[in-house]
Amino acid sequence: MLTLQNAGISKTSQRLAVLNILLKATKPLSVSTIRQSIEKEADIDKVTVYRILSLFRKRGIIRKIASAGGANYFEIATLENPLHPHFSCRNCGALTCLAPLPFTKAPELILSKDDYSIDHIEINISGLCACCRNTAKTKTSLHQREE
Amino acid sequence: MLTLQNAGISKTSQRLAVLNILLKATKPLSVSTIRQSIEKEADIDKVTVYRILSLFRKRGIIRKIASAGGANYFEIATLENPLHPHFSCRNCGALTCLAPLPFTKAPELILSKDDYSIDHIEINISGLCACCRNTAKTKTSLHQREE
DNA sequence: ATAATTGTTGCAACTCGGTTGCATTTTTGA
DNA sequence: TCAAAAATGCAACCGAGTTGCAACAATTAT
Ligand SMILES: [Mn+2]
Ligand SMILES: [Mn+2]
Ligand SMILES: [Zn+2]
Ligand SMILES: [Zn+2]
Repeated sequence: MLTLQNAGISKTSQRLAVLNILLKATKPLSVSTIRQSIEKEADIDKVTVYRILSLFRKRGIIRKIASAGGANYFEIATLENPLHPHFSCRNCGALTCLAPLPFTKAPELILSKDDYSIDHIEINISGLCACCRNTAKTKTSLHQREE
Repeated sequence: MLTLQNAGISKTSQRLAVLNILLKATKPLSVSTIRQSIEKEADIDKVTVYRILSLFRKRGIIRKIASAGGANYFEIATLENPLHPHFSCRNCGALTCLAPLPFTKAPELILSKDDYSIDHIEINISGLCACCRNTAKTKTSLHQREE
């Protein structure tokens, strides 16, 4: 089970709050989303959130997902939640998790020589989520996205 | 051959400059890099560069590559330069192109049902480039990167 | 040729994600 | 209990990217 303790991170209320939000999430979260899902009275400064996420990443308990739209997203990284591709909807911007693929084969596929040492592979897919595709068929979609 | 003309884009000195820079490049370029590789006297406003890149993308002659470090990168998208993974060095931040993979198989692999319609697949790999790995062995590397 | 229209650029101001420095608070531990 | 170390918050800042508008250039119509 993933706790601050067995990740070797000293326990503070802010770190606990951020960890619990990430544990509950079913998709990667941005910093602003993380902060919004914290009670008003327990508000955490954005700098603190960045520092906590940076620490979590150093300890290997979360990973960062890059997105074309500026912000980065974060999700729990455990054995039960291995690295996997993500789907980014062109219309509403929603970022969802896809089923894990055998990334373990990717290094051999990609590395012909000794040119790179790989420590992270990220696959991001974009298009239309089912929801947006359906609404697009009927009306012109509710929530647009540029990109 | 890729020109503004046969891409259906009216010719201006600014668009020509940006296109030529992208055509010469051997790796994806950021907006700031593009602007820096323009002669001082022919300087192009950053807004104009963004508008040009957006237009090029709409015409399908360039593609955008997301990176974890904030900025987006751009490269020519032609039949001779099909979609491919990129390598991002954890140490120096260099972004290089890797050999194309059979992405065409990916949609079937990823989409079990009818949940998404895919129009772009991006694979980003990060680690250490050969250069940085070697220098890291001897000295502590010259140019560091956080991330 | 001239005027009206349209397309393109540049400037200023702004938003947003993320970082840095420093003072203040909290925790640790001798 | 008291000092050192760690963690938080605040303010100020930076860089990427966007928006509105005025100036300018290229077309098109009169
Ligand atoms: Mn995920
Ligand atoms: Mn490339
Ligand atoms: Zn959607
Ligand atoms: Zn490197």
